[in-house]
Amino acid sequence: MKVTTTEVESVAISLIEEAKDRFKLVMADVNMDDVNSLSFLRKLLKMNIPFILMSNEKGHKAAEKAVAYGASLHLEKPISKHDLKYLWQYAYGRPAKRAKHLHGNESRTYDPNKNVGERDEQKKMLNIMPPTERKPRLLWNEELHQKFIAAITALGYANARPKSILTMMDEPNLTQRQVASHLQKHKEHMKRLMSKASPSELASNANASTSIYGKPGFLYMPQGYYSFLSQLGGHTHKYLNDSVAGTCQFSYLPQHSTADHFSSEYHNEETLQFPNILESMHEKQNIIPDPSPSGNLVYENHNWEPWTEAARGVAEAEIGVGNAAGGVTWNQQSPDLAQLLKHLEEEGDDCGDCAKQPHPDAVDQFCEWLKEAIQGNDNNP
DNA sequence: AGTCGAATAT
DNA sequence: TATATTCGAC
Repeated sequence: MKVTTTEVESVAISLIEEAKDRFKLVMADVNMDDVNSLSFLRKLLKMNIPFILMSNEKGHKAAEKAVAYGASLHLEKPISKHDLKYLWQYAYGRPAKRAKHLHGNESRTYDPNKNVGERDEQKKMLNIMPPTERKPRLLWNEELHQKFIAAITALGYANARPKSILTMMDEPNLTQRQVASHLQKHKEHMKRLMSKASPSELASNANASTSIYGKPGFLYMPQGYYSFLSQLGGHTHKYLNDSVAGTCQFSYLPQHSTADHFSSEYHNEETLQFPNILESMHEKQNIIPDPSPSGNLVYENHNWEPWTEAARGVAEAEIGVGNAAGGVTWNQQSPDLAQLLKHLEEEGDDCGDCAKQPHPDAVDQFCEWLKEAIQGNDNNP
């Protein structure tokens, strides 16, 4: 079957007029409200060429409109391969009036999987609408995305590949292609995020953000890095926490990098001893200021990112204490933490706008508690 | 298998 | 308009 295409309706008409036998069927993507299109359709009718209309309009109303104009069939865009599979049938005298749109409740049934061997058999089916449930495009909802993030986090950004990601995600309905696409977009997204944050923002760092990452305490980092890590969502801590007690797998980026954060060039992973991570980070990348003189792991002063539900979740669930065996026991909440969280609950709730901050005392208190927790940790045989 | 970018969809 | 997903092509 040969296909001829043209963008221009008048060209289509003259092509058909030139060689009438050549064309069995016209497929037209037209605006059904367009007067010019209508005259085009009328000409097709006059020439007795069956035509199929394609449009963005959805539902039976569009289909009925198309049929009213004499179309054999109305296809809603996007048009799937499946839609096209049986379209040839319309090139053979299918009664135009019977057409309905593909999503309609056609009473007749048709099994596209059945092997319709004979041409005759097929011709009998000319009146039958192939059911065309087009797969809805994949929606990367939060859950799915988190799974994706979890996978690439576990694999390591630099060497996360679609195939392994897919395997790790264990989502039978996902295709490798979709994962690949998502990975690509995610990289681009990261790039966007970071180029927004740096270099000036990171350098001046007028609004330092904070977040809770690492194990078993807090990491404070400038805004751009927070943006980056926040992409990891609630799962960051999970994977960070998977490391051995007393160490922390941490990925960091050069200060002014606007490069692809997934490239190995910019992605460095190190296992750092806690609680020296701040120091190490400071030495290596100068992205984190000195710990405050008090020794608290506080990024002094500055505007605080609201304490989000996620951050609170981390604090509540994931602060842990290493044990002697090198394992980690989590979910050991101290009363102080509970108290602090309560405080935060009251003070920092409803952070709809970013102006809200946790009470400085609360932060200090929390850090104090953390310090104790860490030291206790170290002393624990 | 991965990646890119155009086309398409939201 | 901007971003997201799909898809053909390399």
